[in-house]
Amino acid sequence: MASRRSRSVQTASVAVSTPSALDFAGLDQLLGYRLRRAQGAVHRDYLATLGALKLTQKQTAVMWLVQGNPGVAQGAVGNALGMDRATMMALVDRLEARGLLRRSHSRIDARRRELHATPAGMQLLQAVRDRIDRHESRIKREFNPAELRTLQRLLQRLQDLER
Amino acid sequence: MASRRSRSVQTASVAVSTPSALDFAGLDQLLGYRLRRAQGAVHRDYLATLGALKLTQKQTAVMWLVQGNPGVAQGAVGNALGMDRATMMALVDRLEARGLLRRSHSRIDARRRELHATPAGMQLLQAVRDRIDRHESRIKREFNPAELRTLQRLLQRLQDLER
DNA sequence: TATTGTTATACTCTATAACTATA
DNA sequence: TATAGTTATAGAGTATAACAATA
Repeated sequence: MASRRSRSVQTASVAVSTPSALDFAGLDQLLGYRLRRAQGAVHRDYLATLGALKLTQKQTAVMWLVQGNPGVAQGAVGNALGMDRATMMALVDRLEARGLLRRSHSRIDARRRELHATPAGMQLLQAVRDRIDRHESRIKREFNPAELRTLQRLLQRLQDLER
Repeated sequence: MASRRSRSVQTASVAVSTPSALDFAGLDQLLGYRLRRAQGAVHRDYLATLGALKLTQKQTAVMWLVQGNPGVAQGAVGNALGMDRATMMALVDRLEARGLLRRSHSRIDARRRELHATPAGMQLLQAVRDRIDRHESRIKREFNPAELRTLQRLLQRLQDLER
């Protein structure tokens, strides 16, 4: 069952003196684990780089698409970003409350809400983009061009798992 | 600045009839974005595979390490998994409330809390491991052995960004 | 009937700050 | 002084279920 069991509590003095030497017992072989850890590290670097601008990765993605597609339907953005409708609602509510975007009624389909970035939203997004340039440069610096292309391609394949 | 701008609202009829053709405007070139989307897709497959077992990725990682290192200090686990002490507290509180692990006082260092998996915790973890085997097989199936090694290595490099 | 948005609700992760006790 | 754990608090993402308006 347990394939390995190197140090245990039996050799207490050793275990205590080297608390960092932890047995991962295969956990670090799980792709899901590695992916989560990598995402966590990148996310923390993102937050540190953004600093006081206070726009999360998700919020940035929404603002980015809204600015690139003025009047896009709320559901279309959520769909493009793989987000639930309810999740999208909460997110857009926050952005709207901060005055970064506004909802308007579609004249083509009365069910739809069209999203537009406000001037304040565009201005913030530009500042965010500048910070993200630095953040992306820093993390991409870890790879050569071929490695970067490979990584992007393999990540895309994981994303395509859910159609 | 904006390197692309393929379809816009100018060709309104086209934009409306093809709401799925959304201009990502370079968003999908961000490594942080791709990483988050890949993680989201894998996470949803994880949740679907785990079903009623109700153990999150983080909780699984903690149980995994606790079972592999009986009596390990709470802080050591959080440290190994890149988690804040307060975050770790909340997580262990939930696992303890469900009877999956227990805290005990360390006799070596009275500040420490040693973590042990309960029989119920071990039993649940085993069931979770079986599901994860299927989950991991499904996502790893997307890659050949060389690609998988490459992906793991590149993800590890991102994780190492924060020392 | 299906789609779009909405509200209510709940859970988890994450982090900051301040506190206790121990080293 | 520094460390380990704790508590309080807050924000954000995620999801389910039920509902209204519209297609």
